[in-house]
Amino acid sequence: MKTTDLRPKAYALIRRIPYGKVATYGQIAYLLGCSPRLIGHFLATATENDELPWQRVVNTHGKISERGGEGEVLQRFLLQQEGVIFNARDKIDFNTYGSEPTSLKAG
DNA sequence: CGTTTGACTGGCC
DNA sequence: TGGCCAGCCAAAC
Repeated sequence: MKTTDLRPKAYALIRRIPYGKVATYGQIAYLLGCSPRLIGHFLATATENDELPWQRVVNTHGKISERGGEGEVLQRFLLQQEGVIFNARDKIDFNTYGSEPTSLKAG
């Protein structure tokens, strides 16, 4: 198993995130058995051609990670379009929108 | 080829 | 409750 093979695997898991739900970098990283930094890196190197729902990937704080761009606002906007509600602290309730790891592993 | 840098996370104070 | 440190691994320089 080459670590570089994790990228397509990470993409597959991210695409398994249900509509209107979100997952954390740590969850995907755990399912792949790698570091969460990789997940963020895979998304950072991802392109629109990958058709990745990167908007459904947030950090363990239930918030959107900063990337030094408008993407932060865009991600929040897209999530709201899917029905995801943000708390007063700009955080997402995983109890309501959190995707179960089993749901990602299952085809 | 070695150093630095991230779309991260958990633990500590 | 919020800021800081170390571990993680691939990409950039």
